[in-house]
Amino acid sequence: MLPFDPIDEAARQWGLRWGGVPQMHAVTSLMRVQQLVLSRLDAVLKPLDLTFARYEALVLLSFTRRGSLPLGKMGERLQVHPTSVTPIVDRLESAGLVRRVPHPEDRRAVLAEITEAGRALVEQATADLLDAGFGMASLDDDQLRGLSELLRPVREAAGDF
Amino acid sequence: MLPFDPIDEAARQWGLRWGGVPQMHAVTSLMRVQQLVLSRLDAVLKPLDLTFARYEALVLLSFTRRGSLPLGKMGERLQVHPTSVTPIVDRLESAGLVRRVPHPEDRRAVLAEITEAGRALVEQATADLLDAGFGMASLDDDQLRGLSELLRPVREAAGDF
DNA sequence: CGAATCTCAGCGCAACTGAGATCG
DNA sequence: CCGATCTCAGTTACGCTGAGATTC
Repeated sequence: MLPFDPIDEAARQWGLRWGGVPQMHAVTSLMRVQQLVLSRLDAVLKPLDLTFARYEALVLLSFTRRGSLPLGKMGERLQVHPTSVTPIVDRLESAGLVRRVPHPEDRRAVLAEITEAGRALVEQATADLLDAGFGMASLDDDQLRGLSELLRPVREAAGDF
Repeated sequence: MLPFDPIDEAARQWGLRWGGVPQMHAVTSLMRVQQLVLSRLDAVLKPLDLTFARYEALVLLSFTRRGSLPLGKMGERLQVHPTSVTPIVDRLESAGLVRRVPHPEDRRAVLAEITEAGRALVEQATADLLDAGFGMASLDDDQLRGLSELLRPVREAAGDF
């Protein structure tokens, strides 16, 4: 543990030479907190043999009416590259949490369908994540909502919606 | 581009089954924005054959009095795993941006020292990043400061300082 | 002797390109 | 024939564990 806030110290030195101190401080904080939160979430999910990425895929399937989606749609909704969906579904399938079924109308497409074991595990994982405050227990609900609202224009500017 | 905000939509469905909607929304937003900003920064730095991680290492060295640090200290300050520093310095060294020199007092340690080419490139890279608003041009300075302050307690709780 | 410092080998995970097979 | 869908092979990159060599 460092005897000072490393980002404050970096921002101080930054300001002696360059502009954009608020940008630099915010970006550095964003990177660091994402790293901290993700490693916390992965640690919570590790006993269940899940990563956060695989957990997100399970949640997505559990939210659909039929419990299934074509792999391409999963990539869109999870905002990951289409070729990255295949290994994610591979891992979930080998753990018995999803199964691949042929698309009833489009014979090119493959559906990933969540199994009963998958539904049970997503409940357990969610309970564990909520217990851990999603790694953000140091903020109250108002602060979390404020954070979401501050981040929204950045997503919007990138064309997310 | 999706016809709705995918995080708002996920949060809506989440709330029908589970609690912790502000946590879920904030964490998902955090992950997405970090991904967007990092890929934007890497795109700006790509013409200079830098990644953001290597850029950060150069900045760190340029801020020291002698322009050099032991690799272990670099890992501490950059908050990366000690074994990850070696390949970062390798890449910078092969590009002529830093050189390895023996520590004058501690023969176990190796110093990474920024070269003149490294100092010139860090100025160019910083100018390019500032031109790009550090990927956060959609927020004004007050909002950026607000973001940094909201993220600070999360870093603090993780024991960063 | 234990502890610190760096390097390396190896593993896992993730993203991407390019290609191919299948099908609408 | 074109385009969409999925899979696979190969590349690149990064982060970690574990081990070893050197030195304090």
